[in-house]
Amino acid sequence: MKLEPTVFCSNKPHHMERFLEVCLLLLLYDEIGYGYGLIEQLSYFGFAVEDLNVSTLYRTLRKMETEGLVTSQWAEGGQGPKRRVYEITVKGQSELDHWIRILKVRRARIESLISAYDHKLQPGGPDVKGENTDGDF
Amino acid sequence: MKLEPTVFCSNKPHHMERFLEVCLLLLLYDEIGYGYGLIEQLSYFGFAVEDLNVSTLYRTLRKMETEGLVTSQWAEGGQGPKRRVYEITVKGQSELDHWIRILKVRRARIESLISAYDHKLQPGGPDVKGENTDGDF
DNA sequence: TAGACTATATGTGCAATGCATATAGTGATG
DNA sequence: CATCACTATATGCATTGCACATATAGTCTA
Repeated sequence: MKLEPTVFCSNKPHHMERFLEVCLLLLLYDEIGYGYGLIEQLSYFGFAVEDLNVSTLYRTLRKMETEGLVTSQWAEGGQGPKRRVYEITVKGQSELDHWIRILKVRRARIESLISAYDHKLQPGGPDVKGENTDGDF
Repeated sequence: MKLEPTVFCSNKPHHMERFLEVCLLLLLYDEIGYGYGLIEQLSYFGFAVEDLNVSTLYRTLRKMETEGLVTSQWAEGGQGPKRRVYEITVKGQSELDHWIRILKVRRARIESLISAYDHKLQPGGPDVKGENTDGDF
């Protein structure tokens, strides 16, 4: 029942260290929220709902609380089970700022890579050979 | 002799799943190379030399070989110890193409996030609060 | 002969994540 | 009431990508 290991990058993991965490911080920066409800909002960042792993979401939120980035309390009222509602802290806001800077570096690196790929290592790269001008893609 | 490394991020891990691997595939797509020499070339993608972890590099290359993405052989001649020279395979090229596609999705997500941060959740997002218009950076 | 340098390799451990599963309250329906 | 579907939160297990530390060894120079 396993996927063929030759199927590189089937569809699943593709981690991106703490990216989910940063998304959550940003959402909570705007307004308080609870786990299940945040899932929908994550689509703003290009997440398909089926991409998201509920376990990871909750575990991430709990971890963020232990780190002091958010606080939580049980919300009464409404229908359905009680919700644990999260609120960002000052420390969480700093962390958000910090990670945005990191993500900008990350973006630059990805840009460099994609650019190099699309030009097959042309500008500023090592001695350009002119070979490999075949353009797949 | 290298391009200016644009890196200013703090110091630590900040993984990016398999990003190094994709960089290596792209470098080897251009021309064959060996471990130690690839380190310098990685600065083209925004890696500072001191960012790079030599262990990770070699382990990654070996892993890529067991996966059939590259082949290697010992190169004689020249001075210094022998070098294990790597060459990309057809499978490696497919893998590269595939990961580029993933990185483009990744780029889009990072763009969404940074954009939302800079605008504090304005376009298409939930109710905009208008607060926090301070622009660090 | 002794470093300094180049080059490759591995043991250990951690953190981020996916997958599977558990627990439990609410509302609707028969 | 009993049952079921749905919402909501939580946790055990395994995988994996990476860092850190360390090991091995050839070459060159003093």
